Amino acid sequence: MTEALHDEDGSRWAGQGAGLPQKQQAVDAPTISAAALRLFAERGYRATTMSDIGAAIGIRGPSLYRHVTSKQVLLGGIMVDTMRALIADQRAALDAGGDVSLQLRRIVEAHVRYHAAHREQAFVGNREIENLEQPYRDEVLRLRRTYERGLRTVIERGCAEGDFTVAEPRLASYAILDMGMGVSAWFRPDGPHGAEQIAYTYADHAIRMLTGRSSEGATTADA
Amino acid sequence: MTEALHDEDGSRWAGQGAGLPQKQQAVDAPTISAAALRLFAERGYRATTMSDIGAAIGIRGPSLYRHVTSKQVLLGGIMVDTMRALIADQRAALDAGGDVSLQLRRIVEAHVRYHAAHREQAFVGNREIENLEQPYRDEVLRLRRTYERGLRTVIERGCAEGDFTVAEPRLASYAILDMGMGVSAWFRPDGPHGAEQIAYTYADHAIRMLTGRSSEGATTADA
DNA sequence: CCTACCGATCGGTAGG
DNA sequence: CCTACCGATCGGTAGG
Repeated sequence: MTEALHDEDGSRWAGQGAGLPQKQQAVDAPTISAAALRLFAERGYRATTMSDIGAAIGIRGPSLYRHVTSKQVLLGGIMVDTMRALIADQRAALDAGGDVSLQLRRIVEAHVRYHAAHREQAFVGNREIENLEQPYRDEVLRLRRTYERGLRTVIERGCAEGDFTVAEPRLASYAILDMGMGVSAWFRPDGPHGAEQIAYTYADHAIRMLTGRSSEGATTADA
Repeated sequence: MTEALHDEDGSRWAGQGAGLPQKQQAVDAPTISAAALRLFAERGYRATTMSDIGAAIGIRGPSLYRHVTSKQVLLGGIMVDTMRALIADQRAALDAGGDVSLQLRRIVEAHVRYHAAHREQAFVGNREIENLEQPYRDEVLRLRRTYERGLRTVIERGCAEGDFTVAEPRLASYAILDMGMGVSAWFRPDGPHGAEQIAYTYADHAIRMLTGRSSEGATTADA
Protein backbone atom coordinates (compact mmCIF):
# COMPACT_ATOMS: atom_id res chain seq x y z
CA MET A 1 0.00 0.00 0.00
CA THR A 2 2.80 2.43 0.80
CA GLU A 3 5.37 0.71 -1.37
CA ALA A 4 6.62 2.56 -4.43
CA LEU A 5 4.85 1.51 -7.60
CA HIS A 6 5.42 2.10 -11.27
CA ASP A 7 2.77 4.07 -13.01
CA GLU A 8 2.00 4.03 -16.66
CA ASP A 9 4.90 6.12 -17.89
CA GLY A 10 7.52 4.70 -15.56
CA SER A 11 7.89 7.50 -13.02
CA ARG A 12 7.48 6.87 -9.31
CA TRP A 13 5.09 8.16 -6.74
CA ALA A 14 4.93 7.61 -3.04
CA GLY A 15 1.69 5.86 -2.34
CA GLN A 16 -2.01 6.25 -2.32
CA GLY A 17 -2.60 7.94 1.03
CA ALA A 18 -5.43 6.95 3.33
CA GLY A 19 -8.45 8.09 1.32
CA LEU A 20 -10.91 5.36 0.50
CA PRO A 21 -11.83 5.22 -3.18
CA GLN A 22 -15.57 5.85 -3.57
CA LYS A 23 -15.89 2.99 -5.99
CA GLN A 24 -13.28 0.46 -6.91
CA GLN A 25 -13.35 0.86 -10.65
CA ALA A 26 -10.68 1.04 -13.32
CA VAL A 27 -9.39 4.57 -13.74
CA ASP A 28 -8.88 5.26 -17.42
CA ALA A 29 -9.91 7.90 -19.89
CA PRO A 30 -13.29 6.34 -20.80
CA THR A 31 -14.22 5.99 -17.12
CA ILE A 32 -13.33 9.60 -16.49
CA SER A 33 -15.26 10.71 -19.55
CA ALA A 34 -18.34 8.82 -18.40
CA ALA A 35 -18.19 10.45 -14.97
CA ALA A 36 -17.68 13.86 -16.55
CA LEU A 37 -20.65 13.32 -18.83
CA ARG A 38 -22.92 12.52 -15.96
CA LEU A 39 -21.80 15.59 -14.00
CA PHE A 40 -21.91 17.90 -17.01
CA ALA A 41 -25.47 16.76 -17.64
CA GLU A 42 -26.51 17.19 -14.02
CA ARG A 43 -24.96 20.52 -13.13
CA GLY A 44 -23.43 21.93 -16.31
CA TYR A 45 -19.87 22.15 -17.60
CA ARG A 46 -18.81 25.29 -15.76
CA ALA A 47 -20.37 24.18 -12.51
CA THR A 48 -18.50 20.89 -12.60
CA THR A 49 -14.98 20.96 -11.18
CA MET A 50 -12.16 18.58 -11.88
CA SER A 51 -12.36 17.73 -8.20
CA ASP A 52 -16.01 16.69 -8.67
CA ILE A 53 -15.08 14.43 -11.55
CA GLY A 54 -12.26 12.88 -9.58
CA ALA A 55 -14.47 12.31 -6.54
CA ALA A 56 -17.00 10.48 -8.72
CA ILE A 57 -14.40 7.81 -9.45
CA GLY A 58 -12.58 7.89 -6.13
CA ILE A 59 -9.49 9.99 -6.90
CA ARG A 60 -8.39 13.61 -6.45
CA GLY A 61 -8.79 16.25 -9.10
CA PRO A 62 -5.08 16.61 -9.97
CA SER A 63 -4.77 12.86 -10.49
CA LEU A 64 -7.11 13.10 -13.47
CA TYR A 65 -4.32 14.76 -15.42
CA ARG A 66 -2.54 11.42 -15.57
CA HIS A 67 -5.26 10.29 -17.97
CA VAL A 68 -6.79 13.31 -19.61
CA THR A 69 -5.37 16.55 -20.97
CA SER A 70 -7.87 19.07 -19.70
CA LYS A 71 -11.47 19.61 -18.77
CA GLN A 72 -12.06 21.22 -22.15
CA VAL A 73 -10.79 18.14 -23.97
CA LEU A 74 -13.25 16.05 -21.97
CA LEU A 75 -16.12 18.24 -23.16
CA GLY A 76 -14.87 18.31 -26.73
CA GLY A 77 -14.57 14.55 -26.88
CA ILE A 78 -18.06 14.06 -25.55
CA MET A 79 -19.63 16.49 -27.98
CA VAL A 80 -17.79 15.30 -31.07
CA ASP A 81 -18.50 11.66 -30.25
CA THR A 82 -22.16 12.48 -29.78
CA MET A 83 -22.47 14.10 -33.20
CA ARG A 84 -20.61 11.24 -34.86
CA ALA A 85 -22.94 8.71 -33.25
CA LEU A 86 -25.99 10.65 -34.40
CA ILE A 87 -24.68 10.87 -37.94
CA ALA A 88 -23.80 7.17 -38.01
CA ASP A 89 -27.31 6.28 -36.86
CA GLN A 90 -28.82 8.57 -39.46
CA ARG A 91 -26.71 7.03 -42.19
CA ALA A 92 -27.75 3.53 -41.15
CA ALA A 93 -31.38 4.62 -41.28
CA LEU A 94 -30.89 5.93 -44.80
CA ASP A 95 -29.00 2.85 -45.95
CA ALA A 96 -31.86 0.61 -44.86
CA GLY A 97 -33.67 1.54 -48.05
CA GLY A 98 -37.42 1.74 -48.56
CA ASP A 99 -39.48 4.56 -50.00
CA VAL A 100 -38.98 8.12 -48.90
CA SER A 101 -41.71 7.92 -46.30
CA LEU A 102 -40.18 4.87 -44.66
CA GLN A 103 -36.73 6.44 -44.77
CA LEU A 104 -38.05 9.51 -43.06
CA ARG A 105 -39.68 7.40 -40.38
CA ARG A 106 -36.43 5.54 -39.77
CA ILE A 107 -34.43 8.76 -39.57
CA VAL A 108 -36.80 10.33 -37.07
CA GLU A 109 -36.97 7.16 -34.99
CA ALA A 110 -33.18 6.99 -34.87
CA HIS A 111 -32.98 10.65 -33.93
CA VAL A 112 -35.49 10.39 -31.11
CA ARG A 113 -34.22 7.03 -29.91
CA TYR A 114 -30.76 8.47 -29.50
CA HIS A 115 -32.03 11.51 -27.62
CA ALA A 116 -33.87 9.23 -25.19
CA ALA A 117 -31.38 6.40 -24.84
CA HIS A 118 -28.39 8.76 -24.65
CA ARG A 119 -30.13 11.68 -23.08
CA GLU A 120 -27.09 12.91 -21.18
CA GLN A 121 -24.89 13.03 -24.28
CA ALA A 122 -27.58 14.75 -26.29
CA PHE A 123 -28.44 17.17 -23.52
CA VAL A 124 -24.84 18.21 -22.95
CA GLY A 125 -24.26 18.38 -26.69
CA ASN A 126 -27.10 20.82 -27.07
CA ARG A 127 -26.47 23.00 -24.04
CA GLU A 128 -22.71 23.43 -23.83
CA ILE A 129 -21.88 24.65 -27.31
CA GLU A 130 -21.00 28.11 -26.07
CA ASN A 131 -18.54 26.57 -23.60
CA LEU A 132 -16.81 24.63 -26.35
CA GLU A 133 -13.54 26.10 -27.60
CA GLN A 134 -11.82 25.68 -30.93
CA PRO A 135 -11.21 23.47 -32.75
CA TYR A 136 -14.04 21.43 -31.22
CA ARG A 137 -16.60 24.14 -31.66
CA ASP A 138 -16.26 24.46 -35.42
CA GLU A 139 -16.08 20.70 -35.78
CA VAL A 140 -19.31 20.19 -33.85
CA LEU A 141 -21.08 22.93 -35.79
CA ARG A 142 -19.92 21.37 -39.04
CA LEU A 143 -21.24 17.96 -37.97
CA ARG A 144 -24.54 19.52 -36.95
CA ARG A 145 -24.95 21.03 -40.40
CA THR A 146 -24.22 17.66 -41.97
CA TYR A 147 -26.81 16.05 -39.75
CA GLU A 148 -29.50 18.62 -40.53
CA ARG A 149 -28.77 18.32 -44.24
CA GLY A 150 -29.32 14.57 -44.07
CA LEU A 151 -32.86 15.01 -42.81
CA ARG A 152 -33.63 17.94 -45.07
CA THR A 153 -32.50 16.05 -48.17
CA VAL A 154 -35.01 13.30 -47.48
CA ILE A 155 -37.76 15.86 -46.94
CA GLU A 156 -36.89 17.56 -50.21
CA ARG A 157 -36.89 14.28 -52.08
CA GLY A 158 -40.26 13.44 -50.59
CA CYS A 159 -41.59 16.77 -51.79
CA ALA A 160 -40.18 16.20 -55.28
CA GLU A 161 -41.77 12.75 -55.44
CA GLY A 162 -45.11 14.10 -54.24
CA ASP A 163 -45.21 12.19 -50.96
CA PHE A 164 -44.61 15.25 -48.80
CA THR A 165 -46.28 18.63 -49.01
CA VAL A 166 -44.31 21.21 -47.03
CA ALA A 167 -43.50 24.61 -48.43
CA GLU A 168 -40.28 25.04 -46.48
CA PRO A 169 -38.27 21.84 -46.05
CA ARG A 170 -35.72 23.65 -43.93
CA LEU A 171 -38.31 24.82 -41.42
CA ALA A 172 -39.76 21.33 -41.33
CA SER A 173 -36.35 19.80 -40.67
CA TYR A 174 -35.68 22.28 -37.88
CA ALA A 175 -39.07 21.53 -36.32
CA ILE A 176 -38.49 17.77 -36.44
CA LEU A 177 -34.95 17.95 -35.11
CA ASP A 178 -35.89 20.36 -32.33
CA MET A 179 -38.84 18.33 -31.12
CA GLY A 180 -36.58 15.29 -30.93
CA MET A 181 -33.84 17.20 -29.15
CA GLY A 182 -36.38 18.27 -26.57
CA VAL A 183 -36.78 14.63 -25.57
CA SER A 184 -33.30 14.69 -24.07
CA ALA A 185 -34.43 17.40 -21.66
CA TRP A 186 -37.49 15.66 -20.21
CA PHE A 187 -37.02 11.95 -20.83
CA ARG A 188 -36.56 9.79 -17.74
CA PRO A 189 -35.77 6.09 -18.01
CA ASP A 190 -38.29 5.37 -15.28
CA GLY A 191 -40.94 7.65 -16.74
CA PRO A 192 -44.30 6.60 -18.18
CA HIS A 193 -43.13 6.40 -21.79
CA GLY A 194 -40.42 4.15 -23.11
CA ALA A 195 -37.79 5.29 -25.60
CA GLU A 196 -39.23 3.11 -28.35
CA GLN A 197 -42.75 4.34 -27.81
CA ILE A 198 -41.61 7.94 -27.96
CA ALA A 199 -39.52 7.32 -31.05
CA TYR A 200 -42.46 5.71 -32.80
CA THR A 201 -44.91 8.43 -31.77
CA TYR A 202 -42.57 11.21 -32.82
CA ALA A 203 -42.04 9.57 -36.20
CA ASP A 204 -45.82 9.63 -36.55
CA HIS A 205 -45.76 13.32 -35.69
CA ALA A 206 -43.16 13.95 -38.36
CA ILE A 207 -44.95 11.97 -41.05
CA ARG A 208 -48.18 13.77 -40.33
CA MET A 209 -46.43 17.11 -40.36
CA LEU A 210 -45.03 16.41 -43.81
CA THR A 211 -48.07 14.80 -45.41
CA GLY A 212 -51.12 16.72 -44.19
CA ARG A 213 -53.31 18.65 -46.55
CA SER A 214 -51.91 22.17 -46.73
CA SER A 215 -53.35 25.12 -44.81
CA GLU A 216 -55.91 23.22 -42.85
CA GLY A 217 -57.73 25.35 -40.31
CA ALA A 218 -58.65 28.99 -40.55
CA THR A 219 -55.81 31.47 -40.45
CA THR A 220 -55.22 34.08 -37.78
CA ALA A 221 -52.31 36.48 -37.68
CA ASP A 222 -53.84 39.44 -35.96
CA ALA A 223 -51.80 40.16 -32.79
CA MET B 1 -17.62 66.67 -12.48
CA THR B 2 -15.65 66.22 -9.27
CA GLU B 3 -18.13 67.97 -7.03
CA ALA B 4 -19.94 65.90 -4.45
CA LEU B 5 -23.38 64.82 -5.56
CA HIS B 6 -26.34 63.25 -3.88
CA ASP B 7 -27.25 59.80 -5.04
CA GLU B 8 -30.60 58.15 -4.80
CA ASP B 9 -30.57 57.26 -1.12
CA GLY B 10 -28.93 60.45 0.07
CA SER B 11 -25.38 59.29 0.78
CA ARG B 12 -22.39 61.01 -0.81
CA TRP B 13 -19.69 59.82 -3.11
CA ALA B 14 -16.66 61.56 -4.41
CA GLY B 15 -17.11 61.84 -8.12
CA GLN B 16 -17.23 59.88 -11.31
CA GLY B 17 -13.53 59.48 -12.06
CA ALA B 18 -12.10 59.88 -15.55
CA GLY B 19 -13.62 56.84 -17.31
CA LEU B 20 -15.77 57.66 -20.29
CA PRO B 21 -19.16 55.97 -20.20
CA GLN B 22 -19.50 53.61 -23.16
CA LYS B 23 -22.98 54.85 -23.88
CA GLN B 24 -24.73 57.76 -22.31
CA GLN B 25 -27.87 55.98 -21.21
CA ALA B 26 -29.93 56.06 -18.06
CA VAL B 27 -28.61 53.62 -15.47
CA ASP B 28 -31.52 51.93 -13.80
CA ALA B 29 -32.62 48.41 -13.02
CA PRO B 30 -34.40 47.79 -16.37
CA THR B 31 -31.37 49.01 -18.32
CA ILE B 32 -29.10 46.73 -16.33
CA SER B 33 -31.46 43.82 -16.78
CA ALA B 34 -31.55 44.37 -20.54
CA ALA B 35 -27.76 44.39 -20.74
CA ALA B 36 -27.58 41.29 -18.57
CA LEU B 37 -30.08 39.51 -20.78
CA ARG B 38 -28.06 40.20 -23.89
CA LEU B 39 -24.86 38.96 -22.27
CA PHE B 40 -26.50 35.92 -20.66
CA ALA B 41 -27.86 34.96 -24.09
CA GLU B 42 -24.52 35.51 -25.82
CA ARG B 43 -22.10 33.86 -23.44
CA GLY B 44 -24.16 32.24 -20.70
CA TYR B 45 -24.93 33.19 -17.12
CA ARG B 46 -21.80 31.82 -15.50
CA ALA B 47 -19.53 33.22 -18.18
CA THR B 48 -20.96 36.70 -17.72
CA THR B 49 -19.37 38.77 -14.95
CA MET B 50 -20.85 41.73 -13.16
CA SER B 51 -17.99 43.69 -14.65
CA ASP B 52 -19.16 42.69 -18.15
CA ILE B 53 -22.67 43.87 -17.41
CA GLY B 54 -21.40 47.13 -16.01
CA ALA B 55 -19.14 47.71 -18.99
CA ALA B 56 -22.10 47.23 -21.34
CA ILE B 57 -23.73 50.31 -19.84
CA GLY B 58 -20.60 52.30 -19.08
CA ILE B 59 -20.10 51.73 -15.37
CA ARG B 60 -17.99 49.47 -13.16
CA GLY B 61 -19.16 46.18 -11.77
CA PRO B 62 -19.51 47.23 -8.12
CA SER B 63 -21.63 50.22 -9.12
CA LEU B 64 -24.34 47.85 -10.30
CA TYR B 65 -25.12 47.07 -6.67
CA ARG B 66 -26.61 50.52 -6.32
CA HIS B 67 -29.47 49.30 -8.51
CA VAL B 68 -29.68 45.55 -8.30
CA THR B 69 -29.32 43.09 -5.44
CA SER B 70 -27.24 40.38 -7.06
CA LYS B 71 -26.45 38.63 -10.30
CA GLN B 72 -28.77 35.81 -9.30
CA VAL B 73 -31.68 38.20 -8.84
CA LEU B 74 -31.04 39.50 -12.35
CA LEU B 75 -31.35 35.99 -13.75
CA GLY B 76 -34.37 35.16 -11.64
CA GLY B 77 -36.19 38.28 -12.74
CA ILE B 78 -35.51 37.58 -16.40
CA MET B 79 -36.69 34.00 -16.20
CA VAL B 80 -39.83 34.65 -14.17
CA ASP B 81 -40.80 37.57 -16.39
CA THR B 82 -40.32 35.39 -19.46
CA MET B 83 -42.62 32.66 -18.19
CA ARG B 84 -45.25 35.21 -17.15
CA ALA B 85 -45.17 36.78 -20.59
CA LEU B 86 -45.55 33.40 -22.28
CA ILE B 87 -48.48 32.50 -20.06
CA ALA B 88 -50.14 35.86 -20.65
CA ASP B 89 -49.81 35.40 -24.41
CA GLN B 90 -51.20 31.88 -24.17
CA ARG B 91 -54.16 33.09 -22.13
CA ALA B 92 -54.90 35.83 -24.64
CA ALA B 93 -54.82 33.24 -27.42
CA LEU B 94 -57.32 31.11 -25.54
CA ASP B 95 -59.57 34.03 -24.71
CA ALA B 96 -59.84 34.93 -28.38
CA GLY B 97 -62.39 32.14 -28.76
CA GLY B 98 -63.07 30.10 -31.87
CA ASP B 99 -63.22 26.34 -32.24
CA VAL B 100 -60.58 24.11 -30.77
CA SER B 101 -58.59 23.97 -33.98
CA LEU B 102 -58.41 27.75 -34.20
CA GLN B 103 -57.50 28.02 -30.54
CA LEU B 104 -54.71 25.58 -31.03
CA ARG B 105 -53.42 27.55 -33.97
CA ARG B 106 -53.47 30.76 -31.96
CA ILE B 107 -51.67 29.14 -29.03
CA VAL B 108 -48.93 27.74 -31.23
CA GLU B 109 -48.53 30.98 -33.14
CA ALA B 110 -48.20 32.91 -29.88
CA HIS B 111 -45.69 30.38 -28.58
CA VAL B 112 -43.51 30.50 -31.68
CA ARG B 113 -43.88 34.24 -32.14
CA TYR B 114 -42.57 34.82 -28.63
CA HIS B 115 -39.62 32.49 -29.15
CA ALA B 116 -38.67 34.39 -32.31
CA ALA B 117 -39.46 37.95 -31.25
CA HIS B 118 -37.95 37.50 -27.80
CA ARG B 119 -35.38 34.91 -28.65
CA GLU B 120 -32.88 36.02 -26.01
CA GLN B 121 -35.39 35.77 -23.17
CA ALA B 122 -36.62 32.41 -24.36
CA PHE B 123 -33.13 31.10 -24.96
CA VAL B 124 -31.85 32.12 -21.54
CA GLY B 125 -35.05 30.85 -19.96
CA ASN B 126 -34.48 27.43 -21.45
CA ARG B 127 -30.77 27.11 -20.88
CA GLU B 128 -30.09 28.54 -17.44
CA ILE B 129 -32.58 26.63 -15.32
CA GLU B 130 -29.84 24.70 -13.55
CA ASN B 131 -28.14 27.99 -12.66
CA LEU B 132 -31.31 29.31 -11.08
CA GLU B 133 -31.49 29.15 -7.30
CA GLN B 134 -34.49 29.04 -5.03
CA PRO B 135 -37.06 30.41 -4.83
CA TYR B 136 -36.84 31.35 -8.51
CA ARG B 137 -36.22 27.82 -9.64
CA ASP B 138 -39.37 26.31 -8.20
CA GLU B 139 -41.40 29.30 -9.34
CA VAL B 140 -40.18 28.96 -12.93
CA LEU B 141 -40.78 25.21 -12.93
CA ARG B 142 -44.28 25.80 -11.60
CA LEU B 143 -44.99 28.34 -14.34
CA ARG B 144 -43.66 25.95 -16.97
CA ARG B 145 -46.05 23.26 -15.83
CA THR B 146 -48.91 25.73 -16.01
CA TYR B 147 -47.89 26.68 -19.52
CA GLU B 148 -47.62 23.09 -20.72
CA ARG B 149 -50.98 22.26 -19.19
CA GLY B 150 -52.59 25.12 -21.12
CA LEU B 151 -51.56 23.61 -24.43
CA ARG B 152 -52.29 20.05 -23.40
CA THR B 153 -55.78 20.93 -22.25
CA VAL B 154 -56.64 22.26 -25.70
CA ILE B 155 -55.22 19.14 -27.32
CA GLU B 156 -57.28 16.94 -25.02
CA ARG B 157 -60.42 18.89 -25.75
CA GLY B 158 -59.75 18.59 -29.46
CA CYS B 159 -59.42 14.84 -29.07
CA ALA B 160 -62.66 14.64 -27.08
CA GLU B 161 -64.48 16.64 -29.72
CA GLY B 162 -63.10 14.50 -32.50
CA ASP B 163 -61.06 17.21 -34.21
CA PHE B 164 -57.68 15.82 -33.12
CA THR B 165 -56.47 12.24 -33.28
CA VAL B 166 -53.40 11.79 -31.11
CA ALA B 167 -53.04 8.89 -28.74
CA GLU B 168 -50.84 10.74 -26.25
CA PRO B 169 -51.75 14.40 -25.78
CA ARG B 170 -48.84 14.90 -23.43
CA LEU B 171 -46.30 13.71 -25.97
CA ALA B 172 -47.93 15.90 -28.59
CA SER B 173 -47.76 18.94 -26.32
CA TYR B 174 -44.10 18.29 -25.55
CA ALA B 175 -43.34 17.94 -29.25
CA ILE B 176 -45.11 21.18 -30.12
CA LEU B 177 -43.56 23.15 -27.27
CA ASP B 178 -40.08 21.82 -27.97
CA MET B 179 -40.16 22.56 -31.68
CA GLY B 180 -41.20 26.12 -30.86
CA MET B 181 -38.53 26.48 -28.21
CA GLY B 182 -35.97 25.43 -30.76
CA VAL B 183 -36.77 28.56 -32.75
CA SER B 184 -35.13 30.67 -30.05
CA ALA B 185 -31.86 28.85 -30.70
CA TRP B 186 -31.63 29.41 -34.45
CA PHE B 187 -33.82 32.38 -35.25
CA ARG B 188 -32.04 35.48 -36.52
CA PRO B 189 -33.90 38.75 -37.12
CA ASP B 190 -31.99 39.21 -40.37
CA GLY B 191 -32.47 35.61 -41.46
CA PRO B 192 -34.49 34.38 -44.45
CA HIS B 193 -37.70 33.73 -42.50
CA GLY B 194 -39.66 36.31 -40.56
CA ALA B 195 -41.12 35.64 -37.14
CA GLU B 196 -44.67 35.72 -38.47
CA GLN B 197 -43.92 33.31 -41.28
CA ILE B 198 -42.31 30.87 -38.89
CA ALA B 199 -45.18 31.16 -36.42
CA TYR B 200 -47.70 30.47 -39.15
CA THR B 201 -45.73 27.55 -40.59
CA TYR B 202 -45.21 25.98 -37.18
CA ALA B 203 -48.91 26.29 -36.39
CA ASP B 204 -49.51 24.37 -39.63
CA HIS B 205 -47.07 21.75 -38.44
CA ALA B 206 -48.93 21.42 -35.16
CA ILE B 207 -52.36 21.21 -36.76
CA ARG B 208 -51.15 18.54 -39.16
CA MET B 209 -49.52 16.63 -36.34
CA LEU B 210 -52.78 16.56 -34.44
CA THR B 211 -55.18 15.88 -37.29
CA GLY B 212 -53.47 13.42 -39.61
CA ARG B 213 -54.86 9.99 -40.23
CA SER B 214 -53.27 7.71 -37.65
CA SER B 215 -50.35 5.37 -38.38
CA GLU B 216 -49.67 6.50 -41.87
CA GLY B 217 -46.57 4.90 -43.38
CA ALA B 218 -45.25 1.42 -42.75
CA THR B 219 -43.84 0.78 -39.33
CA THR B 220 -40.25 -0.09 -38.55
CA ALA B 221 -38.78 -0.68 -35.10
CA ASP B 222 -36.07 -3.15 -35.87
CA ALA B 223 -32.78 -1.57 -34.71
C1' DC C 1 -20.32 55.71 -9.15
C1' DC C 2 -15.45 54.85 -8.01
C1' DT C 3 -11.10 52.22 -6.19
C1' DA C 4 -9.38 48.90 -3.12
C1' DC C 5 -9.99 44.68 -1.44
C1' DC C 6 -11.82 40.37 0.85
C1' DG C 7 -12.90 35.55 0.58
C1' DA C 8 -13.69 31.80 -2.03
C1' DT C 9 -13.19 28.98 -6.07
C1' DC C 10 -10.88 26.56 -9.59
C1' DG C 11 -7.88 24.67 -13.53
C1' DG C 12 -3.69 23.11 -13.79
C1' DT C 13 1.49 22.27 -12.30
C1' DA C 14 5.38 20.78 -9.17
C1' DG C 15 7.38 17.26 -7.11
C1' DG C 16 7.43 13.16 -4.92
C1' DC D 1 -2.19 8.98 -7.28
C1' DC D 2 -1.20 12.28 -3.57
C1' DT D 3 -0.47 17.08 -1.14
C1' DA D 4 0.84 21.70 -1.69
C1' DC D 5 0.38 25.46 -4.23
C1' DC D 6 0.35 29.00 -8.07
C1' DG D 7 -2.16 32.31 -10.74
C1' DA D 8 -6.23 33.98 -12.18
C1' DT D 9 -11.06 34.99 -11.73
C1' DC D 10 -15.11 36.70 -9.64
C1' DG D 11 -19.26 38.12 -6.64
C1' DG D 12 -19.86 41.22 -3.42
C1' DT D 13 -18.53 44.81 0.46
C1' DA D 14 -16.15 48.94 2.53
C1' DG D 15 -15.76 53.45 2.45
C1' DG D 16 -15.65 57.64 0.39
